[in-house]
Amino acid sequence: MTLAATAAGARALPHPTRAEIRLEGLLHALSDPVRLRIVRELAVDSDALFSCSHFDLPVSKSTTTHHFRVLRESGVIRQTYRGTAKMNGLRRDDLDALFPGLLDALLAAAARQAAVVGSG
Amino acid sequence: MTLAATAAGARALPHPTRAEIRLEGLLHALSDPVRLRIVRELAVDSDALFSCSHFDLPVSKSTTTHHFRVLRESGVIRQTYRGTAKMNGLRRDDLDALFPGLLDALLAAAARQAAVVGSG
DNA sequence: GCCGTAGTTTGACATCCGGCGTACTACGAG
DNA sequence: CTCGTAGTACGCCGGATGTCAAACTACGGC
Repeated sequence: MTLAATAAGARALPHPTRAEIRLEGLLHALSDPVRLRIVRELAVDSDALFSCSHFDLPVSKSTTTHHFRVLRESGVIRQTYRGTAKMNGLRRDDLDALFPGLLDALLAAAARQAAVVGSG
Repeated sequence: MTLAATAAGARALPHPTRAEIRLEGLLHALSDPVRLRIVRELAVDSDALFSCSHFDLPVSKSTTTHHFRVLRESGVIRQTYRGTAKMNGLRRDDLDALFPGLLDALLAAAARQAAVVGSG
Protein backbone atom coordinates (compact mmCIF):
# COMPACT_ATOMS: atom_id res chain seq x y z
CA MET A 1 0.00 0.00 0.00
CA THR A 2 2.17 2.79 -1.29
CA LEU A 3 -0.74 5.09 -2.02
CA ALA A 4 -2.76 7.11 0.41
CA ALA A 5 -4.03 9.95 -1.74
CA THR A 6 -4.03 8.23 -5.09
CA ALA A 7 -6.68 5.66 -4.16
CA ALA A 8 -6.58 2.24 -5.72
CA GLY A 9 -7.09 0.90 -9.22
CA ALA A 10 -8.92 3.52 -11.22
CA ARG A 11 -7.75 6.91 -10.08
CA ALA A 12 -10.56 9.34 -9.47
CA LEU A 13 -11.24 12.26 -11.78
CA PRO A 14 -13.44 15.19 -10.70
CA HIS A 15 -16.32 15.90 -13.04
CA PRO A 16 -18.93 18.62 -12.62
CA THR A 17 -22.43 17.28 -12.08
CA ARG A 18 -24.97 18.01 -14.77
CA ALA A 19 -26.38 20.85 -12.72
CA GLU A 20 -22.98 22.39 -12.24
CA ILE A 21 -22.28 22.77 -15.94
CA ARG A 22 -22.33 26.43 -16.94
CA LEU A 23 -22.95 27.70 -20.43
CA GLU A 24 -20.16 30.27 -20.20
CA GLY A 25 -17.75 27.52 -19.24
CA LEU A 26 -18.80 25.40 -22.20
CA LEU A 27 -18.34 28.27 -24.60
CA HIS A 28 -14.98 29.14 -23.15
CA ALA A 29 -13.86 25.53 -23.42
CA LEU A 30 -14.91 25.36 -27.05
CA SER A 31 -13.39 28.70 -27.98
CA ASP A 32 -9.93 27.16 -28.21
CA PRO A 33 -9.06 25.64 -31.61
CA VAL A 34 -7.30 22.61 -30.12
CA ARG A 35 -10.21 21.80 -27.85
CA LEU A 36 -12.80 22.40 -30.53
CA ARG A 37 -10.92 19.97 -32.71
CA ILE A 38 -10.86 17.34 -29.97
CA VAL A 39 -14.59 17.68 -29.48
CA ARG A 40 -15.26 17.38 -33.17
CA GLU A 41 -13.29 14.15 -33.32
CA LEU A 42 -15.06 12.80 -30.27
CA ALA A 43 -18.41 13.64 -31.82
CA VAL A 44 -17.74 11.35 -34.77
CA ASP A 45 -19.04 8.61 -32.49
CA SER A 46 -20.64 9.99 -29.36
CA ASP A 47 -20.73 6.61 -27.67
CA ALA A 48 -17.14 5.67 -28.35
CA LEU A 49 -14.23 6.32 -26.05
CA PHE A 50 -10.90 7.53 -27.34
CA SER A 51 -7.63 7.64 -25.49
CA CYS A 52 -5.76 10.93 -25.27
CA SER A 53 -3.01 9.61 -27.48
CA HIS A 54 -5.49 8.75 -30.19
CA PHE A 55 -5.52 12.41 -31.17
CA ASP A 56 -2.77 13.88 -33.26
CA LEU A 57 -2.57 17.36 -31.79
CA PRO A 58 -0.07 20.08 -32.64
CA VAL A 59 0.88 20.63 -29.01
CA SER A 60 3.05 18.93 -26.42
CA LYS A 61 1.98 16.14 -24.10
CA SER A 62 1.54 18.41 -21.11
CA THR A 63 -0.49 20.91 -23.08
CA THR A 64 -2.68 18.04 -24.25
CA THR A 65 -3.28 17.03 -20.64
CA HIS A 66 -4.22 20.63 -19.89
CA HIS A 67 -6.78 20.86 -22.70
CA PHE A 68 -8.43 17.58 -21.77
CA ARG A 69 -8.72 18.79 -18.22
CA VAL A 70 -10.38 22.03 -19.29
CA LEU A 71 -12.87 20.02 -21.33
CA ARG A 72 -13.59 17.72 -18.42
CA GLU A 73 -13.92 20.48 -15.84
CA SER A 74 -16.27 22.45 -18.03
CA GLY A 75 -18.48 19.39 -18.49
CA VAL A 76 -17.89 18.76 -22.17
CA ILE A 77 -16.25 15.36 -21.83
CA ARG A 78 -16.17 12.45 -19.43
CA GLN A 79 -12.84 10.83 -18.63
CA THR A 80 -12.12 7.42 -17.17
CA TYR A 81 -8.97 5.44 -16.67
CA ARG A 82 -8.58 2.15 -18.42
CA GLY A 83 -5.26 0.62 -17.63
CA THR A 84 -2.58 3.11 -18.50
CA ALA A 85 -4.77 4.90 -20.97
CA LYS A 86 -7.30 7.59 -20.20
CA MET A 87 -10.46 7.26 -22.18
CA ASN A 88 -12.46 10.29 -23.31
CA GLY A 89 -16.07 10.53 -24.34
CA LEU A 90 -18.51 13.34 -25.05
CA ARG A 91 -21.09 14.04 -22.36
CA ARG A 92 -23.74 14.19 -25.01
CA ASP A 93 -26.52 12.95 -22.76
CA ASP A 94 -25.93 15.66 -20.19
CA LEU A 95 -25.37 18.41 -22.72
CA ASP A 96 -28.46 17.53 -24.71
CA ALA A 97 -30.53 17.43 -21.54
CA LEU A 98 -29.23 20.79 -20.35
CA PHE A 99 -29.16 22.64 -23.64
CA PRO A 100 -31.18 20.82 -26.30
CA GLY A 101 -29.84 21.36 -29.77
CA LEU A 102 -26.82 23.35 -28.67
CA LEU A 103 -24.18 20.71 -29.20
CA ASP A 104 -25.56 19.79 -32.60
CA ALA A 105 -25.63 23.43 -33.65
CA LEU A 106 -22.07 23.91 -32.45
CA LEU A 107 -20.82 20.81 -34.24
CA ALA A 108 -22.62 21.82 -37.41
CA ALA A 109 -21.11 25.28 -37.18
CA ALA A 110 -17.63 23.86 -36.65
CA ALA A 111 -18.06 21.49 -39.58
CA ARG A 112 -19.26 24.31 -41.77
CA GLN A 113 -16.32 26.49 -40.88
CA ALA A 114 -13.87 23.63 -41.36
CA ALA A 115 -15.32 23.01 -44.80
CA VAL A 116 -14.83 26.61 -45.82
CA VAL A 117 -11.40 27.01 -44.31
CA GLY A 118 -10.21 23.60 -45.35
CA SER A 119 -11.27 23.65 -48.98
CA GLY A 120 -11.42 27.35 -49.73
CA MET B 1 -12.11 71.18 -40.13
CA THR B 2 -10.33 70.06 -37.03
CA LEU B 3 -10.25 66.43 -38.03
CA ALA B 4 -7.89 64.69 -40.38
CA ALA B 5 -7.91 61.11 -39.14
CA THR B 6 -11.34 61.09 -37.57
CA ALA B 7 -13.19 61.55 -40.85
CA ALA B 8 -16.41 63.50 -40.90
CA GLY B 9 -19.86 62.94 -39.47
CA ALA B 10 -20.22 59.29 -38.63
CA ARG B 11 -16.91 57.98 -37.33
CA ALA B 12 -15.92 54.71 -38.87
CA LEU B 13 -15.97 51.48 -36.92
CA PRO B 14 -14.12 48.39 -38.15
CA HIS B 15 -16.31 45.32 -38.51
CA PRO B 16 -15.20 41.91 -39.70
CA THR B 17 -16.81 40.87 -42.96
CA ARG B 18 -19.12 37.91 -42.89
CA ALA B 19 -16.36 35.67 -44.22
CA GLU B 20 -13.94 36.84 -41.57
CA ILE B 21 -16.14 35.80 -38.66
CA ARG B 22 -14.61 32.84 -36.85
CA LEU B 23 -16.53 30.40 -34.71
CA GLU B 24 -13.85 30.38 -32.00
CA GLY B 25 -14.08 34.15 -31.81
CA LEU B 26 -17.85 34.02 -31.44
CA LEU B 27 -17.65 31.47 -28.67
CA HIS B 28 -14.97 33.40 -26.87
CA ALA B 29 -17.03 36.59 -27.12
CA LEU B 30 -20.08 34.85 -25.68
CA SER B 31 -18.18 33.09 -22.90
CA ASP B 32 -18.16 36.25 -20.81
CA PRO B 33 -21.24 36.76 -18.60
CA VAL B 34 -21.45 40.49 -19.28
CA ARG B 35 -21.27 40.03 -23.04
CA LEU B 36 -23.69 37.12 -23.03
CA ARG B 37 -26.12 39.32 -21.15
CA ILE B 38 -25.75 42.12 -23.69
CA VAL B 39 -26.41 39.72 -26.54
CA ARG B 40 -29.48 38.30 -24.82
CA GLU B 41 -30.90 41.79 -24.43
CA LEU B 42 -30.13 42.66 -28.02
CA ALA B 43 -31.83 39.48 -29.16
CA VAL B 44 -35.12 40.55 -27.62
CA ASP B 45 -35.61 42.47 -30.86
CA SER B 46 -33.05 41.53 -33.48
CA ASP B 47 -33.96 44.43 -35.71
CA ALA B 48 -33.84 47.10 -33.06
CA LEU B 49 -30.84 49.20 -32.19
CA PHE B 50 -29.90 49.96 -28.63
CA SER B 51 -27.41 52.52 -27.42
CA CYS B 52 -24.60 51.41 -25.13
CA SER B 53 -26.07 53.37 -22.25
CA HIS B 54 -29.39 51.56 -22.61
CA PHE B 55 -27.85 48.61 -20.82
CA ASP B 56 -27.54 48.56 -17.06
CA LEU B 57 -24.29 46.69 -16.65
CA PRO B 58 -22.39 46.00 -13.43
CA VAL B 59 -19.15 47.41 -14.82
CA SER B 60 -17.61 50.80 -15.45
CA LYS B 61 -18.00 52.88 -18.60
CA SER B 62 -14.59 51.96 -19.96
CA THR B 63 -15.17 48.27 -19.35
CA THR B 64 -18.50 48.59 -21.14
CA THR B 65 -16.73 50.06 -24.14
CA HIS B 66 -14.30 47.16 -24.04
CA HIS B 67 -17.05 44.52 -24.06
CA PHE B 68 -18.93 46.15 -26.92
CA ARG B 69 -15.73 46.27 -28.91
CA VAL B 70 -15.07 42.57 -28.35
CA LEU B 71 -18.58 41.80 -29.52
CA ARG B 72 -18.16 43.96 -32.62
CA GLU B 73 -14.71 42.65 -33.51
CA SER B 74 -15.83 39.06 -33.18
CA GLY B 75 -18.78 39.73 -35.49
CA VAL B 76 -21.60 39.33 -33.00
CA ILE B 77 -22.91 42.87 -33.19
CA ARG B 78 -22.96 45.77 -35.60
CA GLN B 79 -22.27 49.26 -34.28
CA THR B 80 -23.11 52.60 -35.82
CA TYR B 81 -22.93 56.13 -34.56
CA ARG B 82 -26.08 58.14 -34.31
CA GLY B 83 -25.31 61.57 -33.00
CA THR B 84 -23.50 61.18 -29.73
CA ALA B 85 -24.93 57.74 -29.14
CA LYS B 86 -23.55 54.48 -30.49
CA MET B 87 -26.23 52.11 -31.61
CA ASN B 88 -25.83 48.36 -31.30
CA GLY B 89 -27.62 45.60 -33.15
CA LEU B 90 -27.20 41.86 -33.49
CA ARG B 91 -25.72 40.65 -36.78
CA ARG B 92 -28.38 38.02 -36.96
CA ASP B 93 -28.46 37.93 -40.74
CA ASP B 94 -24.75 37.21 -41.00
CA LEU B 95 -24.68 34.77 -38.13
CA ASP B 96 -27.66 32.84 -39.41
CA ALA B 97 -26.14 32.65 -42.86
CA LEU B 98 -22.79 31.46 -41.55
CA PHE B 99 -23.98 29.10 -38.85
CA PRO B 100 -27.68 28.29 -39.25
CA GLY B 101 -29.37 27.57 -35.98
CA LEU B 102 -26.37 28.38 -33.84
CA LEU B 103 -27.51 31.73 -32.52
CA ASP B 104 -30.96 30.41 -31.72
CA ALA B 105 -29.49 27.42 -29.91
CA LEU B 106 -27.17 29.66 -27.94
CA LEU B 107 -29.94 32.05 -26.99
CA ALA B 108 -32.18 29.18 -25.98
CA ALA B 109 -29.37 27.71 -23.89
CA ALA B 110 -28.72 31.05 -22.21
CA ALA B 111 -32.42 31.51 -21.50
CA ARG B 112 -32.64 28.02 -20.07
CA GLN B 113 -29.70 28.56 -17.79
CA ALA B 114 -31.00 31.96 -16.71
CA ALA B 115 -34.33 30.38 -15.83
CA VAL B 116 -32.68 27.76 -13.64
CA VAL B 117 -30.22 30.11 -11.99
CA GLY B 118 -32.72 32.93 -11.65
CA SER B 119 -35.61 31.01 -10.14
CA GLY B 120 -33.92 28.07 -8.48
C1' DG C 1 11.70 -7.22 -10.73
C1' DC C 2 12.39 -4.22 -14.98
C1' DC C 3 11.18 -1.58 -18.68
C1' DG C 4 8.35 1.00 -21.79
C1' DT C 5 4.22 3.50 -22.69
C1' DA C 6 0.65 6.81 -21.16
C1' DG C 7 -0.32 10.44 -18.85
C1' DT C 8 0.53 13.91 -14.64
C1' DT C 9 2.73 17.46 -12.19
C1' DT C 10 5.42 21.30 -11.58
C1' DG C 11 7.42 25.43 -12.71
C1' DA C 12 8.51 28.86 -15.90
C1' DC C 13 7.16 32.14 -19.33
C1' DA C 14 4.71 35.31 -22.44
C1' DT C 15 0.37 36.70 -23.47
C1' DC C 16 -4.30 37.82 -22.93
C1' DC C 17 -8.23 39.29 -20.25
C1' DG C 18 -11.36 41.81 -17.42
C1' DG C 19 -11.49 45.39 -14.46
C1' DC C 20 -10.61 50.30 -13.11
C1' DG C 21 -9.69 55.52 -13.27
C1' DT C 22 -8.43 59.49 -15.67
C1' DA C 23 -8.01 62.33 -19.36
C1' DC C 24 -9.76 63.04 -23.79
C1' DT C 25 -12.95 63.58 -28.14
C1' DA C 26 -17.47 64.15 -30.46
C1' DC C 27 -21.85 65.71 -30.92
C1' DG C 28 -26.33 68.20 -29.68
C1' DA C 29 -28.70 71.73 -26.96
C1' DG C 30 -28.94 76.24 -25.48
C1' DC D 1 -19.39 79.53 -27.66
C1' DT D 2 -20.18 76.85 -23.87
C1' DC D 3 -21.70 73.12 -21.58
C1' DG D 4 -23.36 68.44 -20.70
C1' DT D 5 -23.78 63.81 -22.20
C1' DA D 6 -21.95 59.61 -24.62
C1' DG D 7 -18.40 57.14 -25.52
C1' DT D 8 -12.98 56.47 -26.46
C1' DA D 9 -8.14 55.90 -25.48
C1' DC D 10 -4.53 55.00 -22.47
C1' DG D 11 -2.20 53.09 -18.84
C1' DC D 12 -2.26 50.16 -15.03
C1' DC D 13 -3.15 46.00 -12.32
C1' DG D 14 -3.92 41.15 -10.89
C1' DG D 15 -5.26 36.86 -12.39
C1' DA D 16 -6.20 33.44 -15.96
C1' DT D 17 -4.50 31.07 -20.22
C1' DG D 18 -1.72 28.49 -23.52
C1' DT D 19 2.63 26.79 -24.18
C1' DC D 20 6.76 24.15 -23.15
C1' DA D 21 10.42 21.05 -20.91
C1' DA D 22 11.69 18.12 -17.39
C1' DA D 23 10.92 15.13 -13.77
C1' DC D 24 7.61 12.05 -11.99
C1' DT D 25 3.69 8.28 -11.35
C1' DA D 26 0.87 4.36 -12.90
C1' DC D 27 -0.02 0.35 -15.26
C1' DG D 28 0.85 -3.77 -18.42
C1' DG D 29 4.10 -7.05 -20.42
C1' DC D 30 7.85 -9.89 -20.05
